[in-house]
Order: sequence, then structure tokens, then C-alpha cells
Amino acid sequence: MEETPSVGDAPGAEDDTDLGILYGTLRGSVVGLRYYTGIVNNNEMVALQREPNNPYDKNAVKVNNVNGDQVGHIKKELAAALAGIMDNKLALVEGVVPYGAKNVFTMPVQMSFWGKAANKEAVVDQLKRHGFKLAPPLKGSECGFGSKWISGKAGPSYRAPVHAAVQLTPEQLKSEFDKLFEDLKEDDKTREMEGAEALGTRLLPHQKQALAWMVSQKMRPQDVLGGILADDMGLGKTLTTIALILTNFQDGKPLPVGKTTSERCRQESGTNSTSNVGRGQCEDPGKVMGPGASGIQRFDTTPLETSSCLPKRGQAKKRRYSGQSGERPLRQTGATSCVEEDTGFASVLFPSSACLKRQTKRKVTATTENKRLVDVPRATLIVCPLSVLSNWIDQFDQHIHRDFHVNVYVYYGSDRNKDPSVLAEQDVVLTTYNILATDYGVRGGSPLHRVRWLRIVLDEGHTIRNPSAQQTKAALCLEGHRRWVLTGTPIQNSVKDLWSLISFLKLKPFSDQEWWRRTIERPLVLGAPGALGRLQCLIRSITLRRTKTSKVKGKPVLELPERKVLIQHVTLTEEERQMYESVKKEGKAAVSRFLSEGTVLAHYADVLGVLLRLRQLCCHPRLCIDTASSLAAGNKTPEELRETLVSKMKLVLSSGSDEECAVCLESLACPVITRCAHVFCKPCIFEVIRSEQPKAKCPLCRNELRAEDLVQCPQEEETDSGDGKKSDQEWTPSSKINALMHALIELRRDDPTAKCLVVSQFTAFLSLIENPLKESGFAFTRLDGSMAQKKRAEAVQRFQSSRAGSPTVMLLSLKAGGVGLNLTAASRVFLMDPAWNPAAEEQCFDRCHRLGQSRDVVITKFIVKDSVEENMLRIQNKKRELAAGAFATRKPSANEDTRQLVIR
DNA sequence: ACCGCCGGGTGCC
DNA sequence: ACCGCCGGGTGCC
Repeated sequence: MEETPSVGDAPGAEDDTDLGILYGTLRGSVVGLRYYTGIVNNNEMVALQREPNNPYDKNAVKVNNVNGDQVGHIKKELAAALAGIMDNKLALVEGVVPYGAKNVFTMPVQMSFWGKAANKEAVVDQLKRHGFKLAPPLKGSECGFGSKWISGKAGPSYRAPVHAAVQLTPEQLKSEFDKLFEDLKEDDKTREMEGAEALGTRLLPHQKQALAWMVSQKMRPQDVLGGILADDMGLGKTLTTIALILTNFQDGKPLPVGKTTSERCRQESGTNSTSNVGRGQCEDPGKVMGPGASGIQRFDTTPLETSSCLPKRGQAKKRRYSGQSGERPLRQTGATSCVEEDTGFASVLFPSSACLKRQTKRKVTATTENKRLVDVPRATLIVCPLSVLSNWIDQFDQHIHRDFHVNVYVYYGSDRNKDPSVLAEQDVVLTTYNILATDYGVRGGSPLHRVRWLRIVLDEGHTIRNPSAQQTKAALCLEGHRRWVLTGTPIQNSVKDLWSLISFLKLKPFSDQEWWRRTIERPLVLGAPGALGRLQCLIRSITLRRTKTSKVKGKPVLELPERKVLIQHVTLTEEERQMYESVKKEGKAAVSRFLSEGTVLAHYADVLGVLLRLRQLCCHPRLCIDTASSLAAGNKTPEELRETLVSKMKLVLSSGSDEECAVCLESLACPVITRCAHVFCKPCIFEVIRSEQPKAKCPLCRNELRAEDLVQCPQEEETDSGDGKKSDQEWTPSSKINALMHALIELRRDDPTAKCLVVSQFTAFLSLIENPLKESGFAFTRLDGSMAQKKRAEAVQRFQSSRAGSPTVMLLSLKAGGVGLNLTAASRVFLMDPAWNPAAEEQCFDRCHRLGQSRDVVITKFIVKDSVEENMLRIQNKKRELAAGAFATRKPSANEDTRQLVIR
């Protein structure tokens, strides 16, 4: 009866990939408590950590509490047994102090040994050699949480009797461990805070809430603060962050955080600092103000993003946290002060300067001041994807009150100033993940990593979800007290992805991967009760997320102007129709051949090619003249095969049909093509091959799949080759171009100030459209993926300008730019050709229908009657239905839709 | 540590 | 007494 292990489905054997199985437990003792500050509570977990460089014993094993503070050491005889096991990673040793936590000299520790099934014997042996013997996992109630949690699941694979262990009393369930999560109480997220004086823009209510939340955010541990602002895009995360940065400053004086700095502040600021104390302050008198606090004292205690609280657990009372930072002043460009200028940087991006003249004067005093405050972090580092870099610059420009000046240094480009002290002097340093990562790898150390930042902000923070990616590692190594992650993506997807963020935030103890696994990942994977709740609690406590439909005080977060989508049908001319029909006929013949042969899926790329040409013909005949498609099949040399695959992949990528990888359902990252001509993200398909060993099959067509057959895209540049064509031939209009120009001219007549976006997936088409725009005297600008960052920023800036004579038309490639792209100057959108994925279109529309749009937005979609474009509309509708359905997360890939279309 | 261990002081009953 | 016993000093690894 005791021996009923169902070996067949033993989860332990499978589960040991990462998390391991439980070998057994052992009681030991922690000694030397005298000498360390870390304290533990009964039933609390501790971490065991090897200390090979201990001068007294090379076998030493440290014992740390949840907070990372050392509690003591493992007694030496036991340490001698553990050292080998731990060093060789034969087992993960986890400890729980079952009782005696208040002991002064030694305390017991219940250890659980986890690892691969294969290593169990070695571990048992090694312990035996030192006279220790593992007890079976589930003996009595002293086993600690690790074993309790997994009792239901991993138990059966082991020989221990499950029944006794599963029955946990309610008290046991409500373990000490859960209290750890209870401490992570959710903050009040509805309190509001006004922006500082230096903020030139009024905040919306939900932005005031975000600001208050960020300023007062309490989280453990005390000495690192921050969180995740995960609002939907378009709610103003950037503005809120700017507002946050501006809270550093008050009246041109620093708002200190710590005691020591506050003393200084009182002296420096004198009485005048009381004048606008209320503004830009976090109002939380109960927690924040000391008894009888005066306005100035509020400076002392108002914890800007400072924790006033927390971990009751595992934290030494004796311990005082040091190293709190003060704040540096924003320099007011009044009569008194101005900004020191030109330290020889490539770009100091605030020409908002009425103050350029006074800057030299300031320089002298600034240097001395900087010297004095040399240990006080001042600069905020903002890391973002390249695509939103210029947006940050614009937003700073736009939102800083004109009487104030903030130094923003863009750390980008080959001429970037690599002097850390120069970086540290800035108010804001802007850089990209790529720069961060490449610098980090450089010998001699990255300047960014030599600065102690006041605050680090990761924009589009989900870019660091992969813990082994260089940019993630680089981000984790940055030093700064406050750490913020901005992301528009809800962050529930993968627990693994979350760890990078948590780790970046330095949220102890979870930032330690061992603790993360132990407390979150393993319980979750093993389906421990309450595990998901804990994770949610954790996320809630550090995240602020609102969506576009969220409400503040009963009103929608954003009251955007109306948005209308019109469909404008276009009829082809006789000539165009003829061309269309002949290509269609040819394509149909090929497709029906594939159908009868049953090889549609094998000719996936070819079919897409036909569709692509049809779509191009709907726009302009010129677009598809040299899109050579090789419908001819046949036997080929490996080199020929490779080339065919590459060109097919390019076709797939440029067709705009395949923005999603069928495995991860996200846009293709590092695309590779299979022998069967299906395109996936490289990591995704490798994972498929790895997990389906020995015989992996293509997820789309179930053909054989081998790693060595995969072909990578040579260079992912913009695939359109629009440039060469325009000059050498006379341009001719098309039905669609005529329709567009008609609309544009009508619009100009009705409202000469109205601006519009002309959007296409084909940059060559945009090039063609340039001709009639010039002929009709439109001032226009252009933005596509092939443009360098600087040019893009310029294009956006020119377009957004309200100056007379500024461009009224922007030619925009559908996929250009990231989510941050802000084109609110436009109130009209002309979508020249439909996309497969309605979300791509939506995203494009949102670039003007977003925060900052004051007019109603009208979108016109040009659709050629009786053409592939009408079918695409139908597909889009299907997609929308699916996306709106209950299981919206599992949207079908573009590939699946293509198949529907073909078969139709 | 209300322990163990160490080493000095000491030494019949 | 090259012992036992006593009691003070001391204490992680």
C-alpha cells in the first residue's frame, strides 16, 4: 500500500528539467548568530550560500535570511558535507528554520535537497561519507514549505506516503510565508498629485494618480524603490515619468530624501522653500509627516519614492539603511540661475534657452557645487528602444515649463561622450538598449555602469524579458536607487519573463533567482495552492496599470475625440483591370494545381507571392513589375535551394502578411525559414525542435523539421526597393492615386490647415505618390523604416509643427516606428492598402488618435472593388471577432488566415 | 552558553 | 599529579 508509485506518469522525472525533485531533508544547525544582523522568524526560509573564500574554512556555508542579510553559518561538520554537493551543483539546498529563531547562538535549520533525479545517489553518498543521512521528504510537519507545497504533486513519484502529508491544517496553509506576501499590500492608487512647477503641461487625473503612486511607491527592500508603470500605450507614461523626474526639484532646490541631506536642505533653502511646498509634494500626512512637522520638515520626511516601511520579516531591527540619496535642483532659468552649457557634448537637447547667455556665469558655481555633492546621485537614466528615443526628446521639449531648464543628454551615436562624470552631471541621460548592451560588453567598462544614477527608467521594459540577453544583463547591472519599468504590455505572460523585471527592480528576495524559483516559479509549476495568488499579489503591489477603458472617478481615463473609419471603394481602369485579371488567372491556375496536388502548404510562399502581386496591382501596376516569383519547382542544388528559401522568406517578410510567428504569435524576431518554406522566429523554432526530439515537425504543415535545414534571413533591412525606380521612368497615376489626390485636394479646399497621414505597406508606392503631391503643390514629409533615426525624428518634428508652411501630408509606411510614434498633428488618415492584421492598422491609426489629438479623426481606407483587398477586409473582420472572443490571447496566426483566403 | 571545551590551579580525609 | 577535580574564561566559519 505504501508502494504505489505510478512510474509511468511520474512528474518528477519530467519536472526535473529546471526545478528538480526533492531528494529528502536533513536537520542541521546554524551557528555564529552572534556575529550577524540578519534575523529570521520561525518557519521562515533561509538561503544557504557557499563561501569558498572564508579564511577559516573553505567549506563554509553562509546562511542568509529572506532579505539577504547573513544570519550565521552552517556548523562546520555539516558544511564539510554540503560544500561538495553545492559546489558541484549536485543539489540545491534550501533551508527553513522550524523553531528557535530567537536563539542567540545557534538555531536549527531544516534543509531540503533538490536536484536532478540522476544526482540523487551522489548526494546521498556524499552525505553518508560525512555521517549524515537524508530523511524522506515528508516526515512530520517540520519539513518546511518546500516539501509541503509539492506534497500533492511530486509526492507520488517518490516513495513517501502522500496521504498524511496532504492534509494540511488551515493554520499550516496560512503559513508564515504567505504573510510575506500580505506585507506587500497594494498601495492606494487613486491618490493624486499635481505636477511640479517645472512641468509645463497639466496632468490628466489618471496621470496625477500615477505620479502620486510613483512618488510614494512603497516597496521592499527599503533601499531600492520603484515599480512598473504598465499603462496602455497612449495614456501618457512618458509625460508621467517626466513629471516624476521634475519632482526632484522644488524652488530650484533639492528635495532631499535622507536625513543628512535634509539637514542641508533646511540650511540651503531657508524660509522661501515653504512657499510652494504643497505643490509637487506627496500628500500623505499620516505616514509622511512627523509630529508637528512644518512645511520644511515635510521636506525631511516626505519620501520621494521612498519607502517608509516594510519588511517586517527577515529584517534586522538593528540595521539602519544608509546611502540614501538627496536630490539635485532643477535650475530655474530666472535671474538667479541658469544652466551650465556645453561640456562639449554632441547634443545637449534643450535649446529652449532663453538662458544660453547666462550659462557661462553659472558654470563656475556649478562646478563647485557639483564637487560638494559629488556623492549625491543626480541624473536619471532613461533606456528605451531606438524607435522611441526621439519621442522622449520631443516630450521633454514639450512638457518642461519654459522658465525651467533640464539638461537632457542623449547618449547615442559614435560621438557620445563617455566620461561618466559628465553623464552624472546631467539631469537626464537618454540612451537605447543597444547602446547599453554594446557598451556593457566593451573592455574597460561602460560609462553608464560607472555612474550611480538617481533613477533608472526602462521604457518598453519588456525588452529585457530574456534573462540571458546581453541587454538584460546590462540593465540589471546598472546602479541606481530608484528603478522604474514602463511597459504597455501587461506582464502576466510568462513567469520566467517576469523575473528579469523583478530582478531589475531589485525586489528582494525575488530578485535572487534562487528565491524566485523557490517561492514563485516552482510552486506555480507544481500547481501549489495559492501560488498564482501570490504571484498576482506580487505583481499588483509593484504595478500600476490602466487601460484605455479604465475610469477615473467614473470618467474614462481618456476622452479622445471621435474616430470614424470610412471605406472608399476604388474601381480599376480597364487597363489596370486587365493586368489584374491576367495575374489572377495565372495565380489561380497555380493555386489550383497546388490544391489538386495537395501541396498548397508546401507552396505557401509562392501563394503569398501571387497575393502580394495582386495587392500591388490594386495600388499601382508599377509596384509589381520586378517582383519575380519563381513558381517553377524542381530539383535543386543545396545552394539553389538555399537561395530560393531566402528569397521566399524575403517575400513572406515583405508581403506584410506574416507579422506573427506561428509559435509565439508575436512579430517575427530573427526570422528563419524552414525547408518547407514556413517562417518562424529562430528561438521559437529551435525550441520546437528541442522539445519534439527526436523527430520534430513543422508546426504549420507537419513536415520534417531539422535544425540544419533552417535558413536565416541574411540581413533584415527594409525589404522594399522603392528608390531605384522612381527617377528613371516617367511616373503615371493609378486609380488609387487618383482617388487619393481627389480626396487630398478636396480636403485642402475645405480645411487648408488639416494634416493627414498617407499610409501604405509598400514604400515604393509611397515614392510614386510623391509625384502627384509635388505636382499639386502639397508640402509633405515622409517616414519609413529605412530612414535613419535622425531623419525620422526630423520628419516627425516637421510634420508635428504647426508653423505655417509646415507639411500637411506625411507619407507613412505602415510598420514604421514603434508604439511611441506620435503624429497627433494629423486628423485624417488615408490607408492606401489594407493589412492582413487589423491590429497593425489600429496601431497605425492610434498614432494620431491618441493623447494630444484635439480634432475628430477620420480614416479613409481605399479598397479596390472586386479584388483581393475585399477578401482581406473579410479576413480582418474574422480576426476582430476572434480577438474579441473569450480566448483573445490565442489569436490565430496570419498563416492560418492566408490558408483560408487561398482555399476560398 | 542553564552548554562543551580549554587550560591553569590545585591536590588525603 | 605523566593524574582527576575545580572553576574561570570563553565561544562560528
